[in-house]
Order: sequence, then C-alpha cells, then structure tokens
Amino acid sequence: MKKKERHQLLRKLVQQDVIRKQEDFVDKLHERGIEVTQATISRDIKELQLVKVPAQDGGYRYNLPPEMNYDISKKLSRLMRDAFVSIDTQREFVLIRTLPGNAFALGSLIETAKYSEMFGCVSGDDTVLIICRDEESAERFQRRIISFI
Amino acid sequence: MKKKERHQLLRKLVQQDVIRKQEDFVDKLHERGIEVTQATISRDIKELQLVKVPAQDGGYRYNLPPEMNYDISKKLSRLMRDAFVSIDTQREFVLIRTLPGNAFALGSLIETAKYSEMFGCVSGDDTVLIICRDEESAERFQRRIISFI
DNA sequence: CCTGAATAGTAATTCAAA
DNA sequence: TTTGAATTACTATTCAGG
Repeated sequence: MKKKERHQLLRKLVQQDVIRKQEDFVDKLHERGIEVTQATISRDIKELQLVKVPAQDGGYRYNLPPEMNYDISKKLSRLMRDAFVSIDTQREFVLIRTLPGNAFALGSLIETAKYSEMFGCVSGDDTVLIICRDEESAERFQRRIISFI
Repeated sequence: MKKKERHQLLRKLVQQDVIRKQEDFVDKLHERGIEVTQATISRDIKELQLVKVPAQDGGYRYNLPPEMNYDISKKLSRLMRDAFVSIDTQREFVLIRTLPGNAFALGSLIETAKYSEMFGCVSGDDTVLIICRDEESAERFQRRIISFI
C-alpha cells in the first residue's frame, strides 16, 4: 500500500469512525491487513494536517483540518455528501464521479471556488473531469475535494 | 486569577502568539506573573477545545476551535463586502485597500484566520499589507481574499 | 523517499489536597 | 471545584535500513 492510498484511507476513517488516538488508526489499518506503525501514522497526520479535537463527550478525537468555510465550501460540502461516488487521479487529471444528474452542479461549484490547483473543468451527467496544473496540484486538489465529504 | 479569566487570556494568547506546546502557555502566563502548571493548561485546552494543528512550517501550533474559525471567516466576509476597495500583488506581497478606518479591523481578522500562505501582516488606516511565504502563496492568498467579496 | 523500532518529547490523568 | 506533582499515556522525531 502506497502512502497516497493510506492517506486517502485515513481521511475516510477519520470521518466514519471515532479515532481517539493514533493507535486507533493503526488498529483500523491492521483490521484491513495493512501493516503500519504509530510512527507512520504520526507523520501521516502531520501531512494531512489532521487535528485532535477535545470532544464534547469528554474525550478526544481526530478530525479533518479546520478549513476556512466559505459559502461555497458549505454548498460543496452538502452536494458532495449527497452525491459523491468516487474520486481518482491520473497524472494531472482528477475524475470525480457523482450520482447521475449531479455532476454539472458540482462542476459549477468547483469552478466558482476557483481553486488555484485547477486549470480547467468539464462536467457531464455523473462525471466531473478537472485538469490541474500538474500532478502535484492534482493530488492536492483531490485532498481538498475529499475533505468536503 | 480565576479559571475563567485564564481561559480568556489563553484565547487571546493563542491568537496573538505562536503557541507550539502547552509549556509555551505556561511560560507566557509566568511572564505575566500567573502561576500555573502544564496539567492545568491541558485541562484548559480541553475545555476551550483548542486544537494542535500541524503547521505548514513543519511544526505544530495551537489554534482556536474550528467552529470559531468559521465565525471569523463569516466576519471576514462581512467586512470585505462592506469595506473592500482593491487588492493587488507584487512578488510575495499582497496589498489590500479598504475604506478609511477599516484596514486595522481587516488585518486583525486576517491574522486571526491564520492563512497558511501568510507570513506576516501589517495594517494602517486604509491599507493592509500581507507578506506571503512566496510569490505563489501571494497569488493564492489573493484569490482567497477575493472570494470573500 | 518511506518506514519501523526505539526513544525523546508532550500531553492527559490520577491522586491528594485545599 | 480547582489545582500541582507525579505518573501514565500518547505523539513526534531520530536513527538505521529498505
């Protein structure tokens, strides 16, 4: 498993599970047959800028990075939660799949948001293709998008 | 000094100083003649829900809770709509002009928002000068700011 | 680069006290 | 309830090796 995939998985896990400490990540990955140590998770958390937030239940939990929430990002978030199916990158391209009929709206929002990594964007019925400035941008962009889910 | 006052002070400190670890809080309070230990700060942080965010400079810093940052971006948006005049970049600098008397407030908000692109910020009466990490950051930062209008 | 093992460095909690 | 001292628990980094 490559670092990139693991990062994606961590983002998913931190949202669907309650992760109270780094060892929880390690355990979750072990359950999936992925061998990784706390040291690596610590580094991943740093790169992904995950934060440990004191929770209302008296404990702590890791969360996605506190991002600036514009109106756009709230709309994006809502739409992503409703209609997001999958995301993938290939070179400088990012492909987002949505439920049928939602891709155009998503594409419009993404265009409005004017992400600096983005060079262009074209939407169909259930697919948005984003062309980024380069491969690195595509990865960063993907992370941004995933964080809306 | 009562807990409540200390909490208020911590909120202020976390915004105006770079707090990398809990001991930094302890030191800052000692400078002000307030005796307190790391244990207490840890409890305070929990109650205030401050978070330790991996920073872009490779370190970490404590920050206000994400929800509070959200409030800040709303304020920023309101102020921008009210007082924004122009924005321009030159190399790693971004210059924002506002209606007279509004720049200081804007600068404070921008500083509080702790944008990763930003290195420093100085405000006058109708001008905010932001020094970014590099030219690219300045451009990205400019886009972010414009998106508030 | 990326990682794990070991370890150093921080942070959270326990326990006793006021 | 709130706190500090001590301790435990957790997280970050160093160092060596893919």
